[in-house]
Amino acid sequence: MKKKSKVNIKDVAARAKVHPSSVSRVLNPKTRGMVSEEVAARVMRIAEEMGYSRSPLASGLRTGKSYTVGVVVPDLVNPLFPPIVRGIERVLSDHNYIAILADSDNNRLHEDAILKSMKVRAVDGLILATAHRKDKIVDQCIEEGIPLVLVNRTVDGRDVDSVTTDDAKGIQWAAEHLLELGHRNIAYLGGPTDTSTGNDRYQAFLRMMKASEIKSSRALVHNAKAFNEQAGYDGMMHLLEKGEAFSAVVVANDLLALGCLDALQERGLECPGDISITGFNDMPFMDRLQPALTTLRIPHTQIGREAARLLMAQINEPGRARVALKLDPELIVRGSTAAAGK
Amino acid sequence: MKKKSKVNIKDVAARAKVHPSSVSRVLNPKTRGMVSEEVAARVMRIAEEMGYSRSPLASGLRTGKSYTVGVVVPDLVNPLFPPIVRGIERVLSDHNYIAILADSDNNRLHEDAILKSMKVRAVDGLILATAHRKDKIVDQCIEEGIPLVLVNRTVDGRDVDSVTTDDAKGIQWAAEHLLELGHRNIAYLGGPTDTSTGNDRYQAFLRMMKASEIKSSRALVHNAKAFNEQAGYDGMMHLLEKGEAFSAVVVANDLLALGCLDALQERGLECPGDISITGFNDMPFMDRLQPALTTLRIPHTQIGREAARLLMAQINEPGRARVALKLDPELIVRGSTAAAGK
DNA sequence: GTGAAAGCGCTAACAC
DNA sequence: GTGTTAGCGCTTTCAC
Repeated sequence: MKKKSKVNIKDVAARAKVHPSSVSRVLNPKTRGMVSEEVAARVMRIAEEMGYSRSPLASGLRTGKSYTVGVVVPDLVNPLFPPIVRGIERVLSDHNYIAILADSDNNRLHEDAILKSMKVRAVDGLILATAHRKDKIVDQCIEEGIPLVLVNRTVDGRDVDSVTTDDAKGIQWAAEHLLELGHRNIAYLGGPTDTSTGNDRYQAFLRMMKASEIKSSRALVHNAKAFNEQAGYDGMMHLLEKGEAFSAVVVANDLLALGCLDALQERGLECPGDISITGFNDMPFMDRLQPALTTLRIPHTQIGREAARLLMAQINEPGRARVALKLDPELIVRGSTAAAGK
Repeated sequence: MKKKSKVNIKDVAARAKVHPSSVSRVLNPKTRGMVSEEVAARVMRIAEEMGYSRSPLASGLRTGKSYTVGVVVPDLVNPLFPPIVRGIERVLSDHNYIAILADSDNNRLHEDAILKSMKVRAVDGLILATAHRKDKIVDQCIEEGIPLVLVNRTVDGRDVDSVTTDDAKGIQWAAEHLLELGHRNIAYLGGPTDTSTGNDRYQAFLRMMKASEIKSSRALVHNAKAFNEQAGYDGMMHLLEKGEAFSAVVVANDLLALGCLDALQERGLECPGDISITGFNDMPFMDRLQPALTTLRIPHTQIGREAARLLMAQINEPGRARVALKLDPELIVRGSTAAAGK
């Protein structure tokens, strides 16, 4: 127990026989140039020797920065988010930033409270995975000039950094895969259209209906109220009750797809024998289902990494233009899709 | 855009016509008694009206507290941890604390770096899910007096707060379940014994071998090198190669169990027809496998909540005795276990 | 019970 | 290029 982290900038200054402000200048890359090479070298060596490390609290209080980034996810238990968070965290730690994590539980009130708490703690930026297409929280951050990056979902018509999967491509590839297997009567089960993921996937499917040989009618296009298993079950039941024949369903999310499988089983229908199903996300263990799920793998970790990079860039280059990054998913073909039977 | 969070303690003091220090006293529950009721009421009202909220950075700089807790997990992508983190986060936010999350990627070097970063940021306490039975990081925290709570795993012979599953009970219940199904030749596939989870489950199985009608030999007890699918596959192959007959395996972890299932399939053995399998953790979708996995459900969220509560208690009541909380798992019987056949 | 003054550790504006 | 000075927002002695 020799060197408690008690050593501060004054101690270093005293040992190096310079003023604390010189130490400060040396230790900040942006001001190091103001100081003679000789002093810089000495101070760095001594700081190292003494095991000095700057107090982010104190420096933050002075500069208004906290070297802290808020990360808000709607539901950490959804396997979609942990790898994203992990990617974010990796890149942040490379920049000596840390992530404050909050889970909004898909609840706007929680989101408000979280945002307040983040602001009070002077986070230097925010990464939100909770955005809706119209989103007050996002608007508020933009107005107040808080650096912001959206992940997974984005908002409508706002100039904001975002990193998402190319949802349209994903849906297109799923539909094309089914077409290649000979399916023509293809239904669509989507998610909430107040999220960009729900809406973009929905619009993509509608475009496919116009542009391809898909024969099914709008009656077989249905958007569920949530991205979960219950909504998937309900949605599939809804489609089955239309009475219009279909041999495949493009489903906008794996959890929805799981619900679909439950519904099929309950109705005594086989997948893929009677109906082929595609999902979206490639959650863990989807390869171990019976049948294994054909789905779109999204580059979770990369989404997180890119988001953190964009945020760092935004913080360090104030005038920087916003970018909406769309990363390609990958179609993973498994047992839940098969050639159109009859 | 009227009230940016710019309003500080001075502003409130001015409007309330008192000195900033009085405002400080009012706003801190522990010093509120020093102030007249009248002033207290007025200050609180005005602070509320002005939308004042204390800057944790500034107050932290003064008091040495940061209202921040570090949470370190070995792998956020392992479905075990997100619900724990979520439980932690919930309770912390009730106490106006926030969680700084870090993922050590099962890597000691990362852990060191993370610990350093946490200390520099003056976290008021740490919740670690990464502990090994002998753990330098844990020792270090204890020596330096950093409030600490271990989750999921604990350490050997140190007086430290911890919240774990009652691993021994879990293994006992799994074994008893198999015994009731008529199995007598029961193998055990465990995990790394340098973790308390690996060791406690292993010891529990050894006790069961002595105390029950289990007939198999020590040759059928094997500990894998890691808690993952590959290790499970290797471990099962190892057991099968012993040449000693068994009709069931108690497996110490779901991921290991998945690997076991792969090995069985490769060898043309059926589960549960030829060999019954039990897991541990009840990860998401384990009910959807073929066969669905009989396993022990862990009270993840509760583990997280209790850990956060213990940490808050430790921070607020310095002399408090340490407690090692063990929560019961729940045996979930599914298709991977069946009556002993032959 | 309340105000005054000092200072947590650091940085930025200003001198020299 | 370096030292001086002031102060970020808050809490905590210490007076009165």
